Amino acid sequence: MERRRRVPNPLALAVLAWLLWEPMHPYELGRRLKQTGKDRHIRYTRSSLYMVIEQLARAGFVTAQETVRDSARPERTVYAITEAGRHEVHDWLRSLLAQPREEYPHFAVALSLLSLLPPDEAVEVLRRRSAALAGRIEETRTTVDEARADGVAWIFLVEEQYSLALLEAERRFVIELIESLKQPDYAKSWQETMGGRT
Amino acid sequence: MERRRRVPNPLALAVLAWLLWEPMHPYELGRRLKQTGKDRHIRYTRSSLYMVIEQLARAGFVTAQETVRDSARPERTVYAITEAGRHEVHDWLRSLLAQPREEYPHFAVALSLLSLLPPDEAVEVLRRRSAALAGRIEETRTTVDEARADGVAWIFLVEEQYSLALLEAERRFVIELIESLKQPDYAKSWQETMGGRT
DNA sequence: ACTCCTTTAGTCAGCACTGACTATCCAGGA
DNA sequence: TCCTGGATAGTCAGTGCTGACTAAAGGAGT
Repeated sequence: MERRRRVPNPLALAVLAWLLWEPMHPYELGRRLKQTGKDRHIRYTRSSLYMVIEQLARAGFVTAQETVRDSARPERTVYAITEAGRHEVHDWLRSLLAQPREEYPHFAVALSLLSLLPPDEAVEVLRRRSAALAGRIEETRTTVDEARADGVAWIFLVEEQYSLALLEAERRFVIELIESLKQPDYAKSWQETMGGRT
Repeated sequence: MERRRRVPNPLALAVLAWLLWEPMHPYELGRRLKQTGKDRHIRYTRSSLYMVIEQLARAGFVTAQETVRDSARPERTVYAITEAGRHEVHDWLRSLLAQPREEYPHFAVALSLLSLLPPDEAVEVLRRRSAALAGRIEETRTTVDEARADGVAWIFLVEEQYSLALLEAERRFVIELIESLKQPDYAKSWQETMGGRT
């Protein structure tokens, strides 16, 4: 049904989207990703950027346009999106939006092993998480507010709003979980089953 | 602060946790991961399992105990956790629980490019997502209910409860987003800014 | 004129990960 | 007795990704 992407790295999607706008050289692409803060939702390093662009070129989604050597500096190759690339952006975007992909958050793995920790230790670390989450929520909220104050339209902040929603849901979950762990029956049953371990 | 893990793959944590219980050979580990359904929150394939165990051995977190050739069958190497491995499980688990790690959900990337799609198309694909999310929520809920009915304690279902919380939060977000996209002013401003594209 | 730091720009070796493949045993049907 | 399919168990080539490195230019301070 969903055929594999030739270049599955999400960074590739961002690159293609920028090239939709105008041809650019890799470094410029990286700069824009950073400047617009879109790199917060993508695993981005300069080396993977170059790798991904190479893969996109191999797949025929972009083509090297010209190699400029503008007054010294290492030569920079300008890339342009192709027709196939345009199609790929739209198709990929639609499919990403329509179908929830299996995600593997680190926290879920940790939760599945929560029973290894003594109840009071579990409560302690989860309290720290809750505080950290509060910090992130605060942070995200202020970046959104500042952008809005600068006149940025809501549609360009929708991904921040999304992570905000997730962070808040997680925080509620953690707080509830802490309460459950504090119940004396949990401590008792943990003693009984895990009492003699390591 | 947080030093890099020698074997950062979360699958390694699950492996170590099972070996905490008793020594095992790789295939057995895989079987248990599948049987207990813990593989739903970890990217698991048999080949990566073998790779990860090799890495764990190199890092000194597990040791090959014996190579059994139990009446034919390819020989199976039984691995046991070491003292360093025990320490690693606890340390890693605590840090995963206490500090929210930067996650990069695919959906966030897609959302950051939502403005590329015409409003009605965006609404259409998001409706499909919402339906798919409802399906997943239903699914997760029934697996939890069935497990509870089988007498599984809540602490062993906490990770399912977590993904449930996230799925529900995402669903609420998507429904709200659809409403925003349906506002006529959005369609109008989209026309103005993106009218003449591709 | 010299040194030092930052920015710009890109490369690369080494390891991690995955899909595809190999090979054996056993149960059951024809 | 032979054949087939599924379960068991593991290997490997090819590609992807990351951290660490290179290198030149520009500017600031002395």
